[in-house]
Amino acid sequence: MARPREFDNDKVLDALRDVFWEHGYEGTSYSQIMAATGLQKGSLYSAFGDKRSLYLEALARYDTGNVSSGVAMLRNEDLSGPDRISALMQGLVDAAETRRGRWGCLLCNAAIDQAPFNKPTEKVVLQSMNRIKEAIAKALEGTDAADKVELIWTLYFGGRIIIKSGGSKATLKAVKGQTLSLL
Amino acid sequence: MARPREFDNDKVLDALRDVFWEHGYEGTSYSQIMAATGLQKGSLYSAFGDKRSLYLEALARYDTGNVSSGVAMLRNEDLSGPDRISALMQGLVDAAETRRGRWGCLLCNAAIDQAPFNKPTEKVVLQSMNRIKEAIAKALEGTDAADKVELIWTLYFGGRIIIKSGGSKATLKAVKGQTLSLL
DNA sequence: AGATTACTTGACTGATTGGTTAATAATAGT
DNA sequence: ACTATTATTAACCAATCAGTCAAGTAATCT
Repeated sequence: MARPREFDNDKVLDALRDVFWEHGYEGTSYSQIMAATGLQKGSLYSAFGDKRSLYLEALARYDTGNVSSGVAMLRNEDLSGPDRISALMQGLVDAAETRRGRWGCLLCNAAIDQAPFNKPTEKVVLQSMNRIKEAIAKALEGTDAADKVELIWTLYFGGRIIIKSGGSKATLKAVKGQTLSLL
Repeated sequence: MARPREFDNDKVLDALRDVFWEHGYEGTSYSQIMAATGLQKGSLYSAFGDKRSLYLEALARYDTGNVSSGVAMLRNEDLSGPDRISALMQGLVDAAETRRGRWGCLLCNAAIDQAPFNKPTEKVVLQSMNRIKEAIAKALEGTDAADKVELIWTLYFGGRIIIKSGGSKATLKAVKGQTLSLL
């Protein structure tokens, strides 16, 4: 056979996701990608393809990792519906004061800087966002707020924007509190 | 005296705002800026400064124009508070199906692609967003939803993300309907 | 009209962009 | 040990990036 890969695929994908998450598509150059992954351009090209492919790979990683764990929490029947929504909103409050939290939500970032210009990106972003919507619907099922799925869903993404713009933890706490008052 | 400016300042500022609005900071090159404004680089530099200055100029234009007219509507006492919020949300519904509406909200775009890397941008974005928040507070004053200022405010920006990600008019209508049910 | 001032233009810069490729290295099967 | 196959590396490419500048132009004031 042939020479085996030297790099750890999972670690490279995480690094790829992180670098695009922090800097966006246009804001990320190959020198940054190479530094983040520890790979040379040639390796990146032969393993994944061009920059756009790397980006879609990063979005896929975000979906199967970050989005999926959020979705799993929203679908966790060990918690009450309102508790799950509360946890979702608490995630926003916590994000307001961590470095990584300040990166916002990769889906929102992609929606704004790439979805309008690239159909595959739009498709994958919309799909991931809809997975979140369905999970919220599940959490709200049977509660008084079952007719407020799109509302909670929109609030979640709105909160991400507030964080990215530099909104304070106190502001996010207000959003959380007012959201929970709907349940 | 000296040679007068040949260009119409207002038109150039509008063009500047539009080109950054549509493509973002990193996504806009000088060749695009020159095409949009009809000015050469040298003129842009001598009149406004470097690319960052052009961007801040565009944000300022958005604030004094677009944001201000929205704020004026929200503060228009000829309309009831709920009618003003309804108009705000209807704006989102309408935006979902126009070319310009699909550009989203320049504040959100700036929050995501520039605020984290550039303090002046963060400052001006946060200020504009807070102007909107205060106007929403004014519209809600005296209504049952007077304690839901941050909620409506966050919904507005969340709606902008939904639009940018390619959300349908029907989705935005759902968001609007559920928002109005809070009033 | 002439002098002064400031605007406009387009060629130019060096750095960086995304992307390619040829040479080298490392493995597995025979 | 040899061959086939694939990974890795670094030099290389044309194109484009943001930014500069000297030369030419147009207006106002004296």
